[in-house]
Amino acid sequence: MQSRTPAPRATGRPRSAAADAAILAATRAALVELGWSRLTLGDVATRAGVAKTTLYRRWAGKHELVVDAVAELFDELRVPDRGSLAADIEGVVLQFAAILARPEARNGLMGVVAEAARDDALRERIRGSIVERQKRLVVEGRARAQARGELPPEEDPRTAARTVDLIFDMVAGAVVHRCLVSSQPADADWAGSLTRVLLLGITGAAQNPAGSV
Amino acid sequence: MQSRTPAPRATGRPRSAAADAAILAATRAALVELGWSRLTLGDVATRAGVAKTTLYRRWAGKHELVVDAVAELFDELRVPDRGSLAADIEGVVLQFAAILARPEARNGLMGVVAEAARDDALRERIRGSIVERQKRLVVEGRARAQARGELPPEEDPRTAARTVDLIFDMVAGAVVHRCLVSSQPADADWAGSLTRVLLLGITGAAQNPAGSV
DNA sequence: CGCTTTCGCTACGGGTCGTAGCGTAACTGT
DNA sequence: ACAGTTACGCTACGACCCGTAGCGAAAGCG
Repeated sequence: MQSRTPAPRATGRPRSAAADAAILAATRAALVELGWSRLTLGDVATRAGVAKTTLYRRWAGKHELVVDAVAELFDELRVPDRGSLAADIEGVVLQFAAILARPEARNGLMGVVAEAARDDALRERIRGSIVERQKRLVVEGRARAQARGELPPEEDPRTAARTVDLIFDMVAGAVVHRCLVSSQPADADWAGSLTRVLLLGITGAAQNPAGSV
Repeated sequence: MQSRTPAPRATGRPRSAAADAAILAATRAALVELGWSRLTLGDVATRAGVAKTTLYRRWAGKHELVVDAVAELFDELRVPDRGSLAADIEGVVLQFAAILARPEARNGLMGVVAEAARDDALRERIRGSIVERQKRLVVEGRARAQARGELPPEEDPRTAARTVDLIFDMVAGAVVHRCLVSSQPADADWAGSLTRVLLLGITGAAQNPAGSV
């Protein structure tokens, strides 16, 4: 999750953990004020009260820094057990929407995703520190729904994995598209409508498995 | 759709239309090779065989130029009348996925969306030249389904508009998220699964309108 | 107290930005 | 044919940011 943890040796002066936190916070502040393209590492260093060289010793460049800074915003994501699959979906959607309502997330996330289209290592970093953490919510919610009997217990592991991937892309994609492209609020009404369509689609497809879903 | 069409006066030397096409094509080529952040206007001008100053006379900056260059990729989007709502949805999904499979679209689209989070004018430009054109596909497909009797004819115009917005964000969001974040192919199998869930959700919600969907 | 690593600071070459200035090219109206 | 108007190509420029190197000082450890 951190820069790269270069096998911390027992000797020598240790790296300042406070500097890491200050740099990531300064990065988010700069994202709010300047956006992605105008954000500069020299400015981040000044905001954090840190020399520019220190920043380059910990992160390879702008991309990796912003990924780590944005990833911390998703730490608060939890799966709320509200008793029903519908309530759980709606809760996750609203949590995700609340994060995307913050300007530092809006400005930073798309920027790193744009660069990840050409950078395999960056894409893997995003997957590990942001995407996989989100996908686990879908896995957990699905497991709980199966325990409640709202969904059939388990299928072929391969089709189950594809179903999780599909639901994840639908939920996360819809929220991101709503917030960042359509630029309209993902409020409770909208989350309810999304949940209704999604739930009918999932349970209906599960009850009528004429194919793989 | 063009730069800004500054009220073309009848006098003086006219702007070269060939230069516009060359610049936009060069922009797409640069997006493929360099990605979003490494793309430079000087490089685009050289590729297009055009002076850098000419480029600045037509576009205010990198953002607007890339929006216009990417927007042309969506010109080919059509609604295929395949006889059923399911087939129409699947066709649109596959068309959209085909565009997002091109590297110039992958590299450019997220970059401009990231900047649009802070730039109202840019966001409006994207909406007019890209997003609205996509949303019309949803409107058309819905109208055809209503004509076939697959969907109830018409509701309150306000809830109808919200339904269109929701479906649009779900479809476009899922395809974008699948291609650019999960970075997995949106092939026929995946499109079929997405269509199945979506269709069940839409028709089910329409038949059981306990709320607004 | 030596050893090691980090830190802050300064300085640097290289690249991009966006603009200004100038002479030339293209097209229009009389 | 000629003057008027606009677009074009080219060069040059200051400003900014990048990423790195070198230095002395600070902060840990044995």
